[in-house]
Amino acid sequence: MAGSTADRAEQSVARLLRSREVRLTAARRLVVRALAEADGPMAAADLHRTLRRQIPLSSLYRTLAVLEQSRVLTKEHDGLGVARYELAEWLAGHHHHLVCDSCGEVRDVTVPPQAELAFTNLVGRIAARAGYRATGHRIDIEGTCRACRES
Amino acid sequence: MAGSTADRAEQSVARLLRSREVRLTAARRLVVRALAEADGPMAAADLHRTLRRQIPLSSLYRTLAVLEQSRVLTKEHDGLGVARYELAEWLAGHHHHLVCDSCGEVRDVTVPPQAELAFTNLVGRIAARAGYRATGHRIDIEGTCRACRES
DNA sequence: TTCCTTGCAAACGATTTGCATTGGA
DNA sequence: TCCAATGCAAATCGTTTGCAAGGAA
Repeated sequence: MAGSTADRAEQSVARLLRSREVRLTAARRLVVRALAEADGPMAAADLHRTLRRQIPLSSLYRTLAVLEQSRVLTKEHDGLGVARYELAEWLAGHHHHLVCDSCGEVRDVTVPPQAELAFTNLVGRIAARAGYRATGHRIDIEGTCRACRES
Repeated sequence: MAGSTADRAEQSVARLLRSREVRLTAARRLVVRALAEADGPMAAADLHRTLRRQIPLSSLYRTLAVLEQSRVLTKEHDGLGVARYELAEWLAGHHHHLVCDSCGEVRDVTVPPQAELAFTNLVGRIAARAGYRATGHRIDIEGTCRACRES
């Protein structure tokens, strides 16, 4: 049973980093595993807490920067402008985000291939009309999560 | 000829603020007009420059906060985490963003009603599957703008 | 040795806030 | 008059960086 999500992500990352001659240090491994187990993007502070302060914040930021440059993860910003990190698409799969407009929680959501195809087509056409060539898209679905609706 | 985009936005905002008993000061008017004439969201620093430093940054931020709370404008964050402001949907119309992955420029794009409807339906269905009730969506189209493609 | 990585503390930059002053209804 | 709005300077906070120490190849 060496097949957890985190294990698989770690192995893929190990291969990539080796090919790029970037070391897979303990801190980098921990971050990759934590993100692989998360169900949405995490802020540096979240990771710091999750990893029980083993890694000082400054080192954590450097770790995140290295992993981002190595295309292991991507960075975005939440509603308050705080950076959040998640595994890159090639590791986590293409997905979008559900953002609760009450509590701000961000959760990953995978879209059925058929719907994804529809999105891609629409987006490509809209970009073309504006003189762009679309290379990707990001969709945030704003709504109220069940927990907030019930409270 | 009292019908420029900025004029119309200013009048709508004037009405809203009056009804909320929020004053439409000179600074607030200038910010609304500048955003009405922009073709994408602007950072505080952009506005500061555009308005020729008439408004000190701290006052500008306070102005932006008031206008945001009054639902005149909305705030988001660019790729570097810097806040950018734009007129709220009820003023600017529902639209999405083209983000140039080379120069980072953000441009508004309006989507034909038929495509917008398709988006809304897809998004609603995806949210429902995840136990959310969708109240809106935000779509960023990543691509390369013509200028960057030609250089 | 020779790089790369680490940890601490200090620096940074965008944004916010305290406070005294100004200005509009 | 009186409260909201302003401007300046100082504070905040997430994030980055300089530098000296530690580690792996």
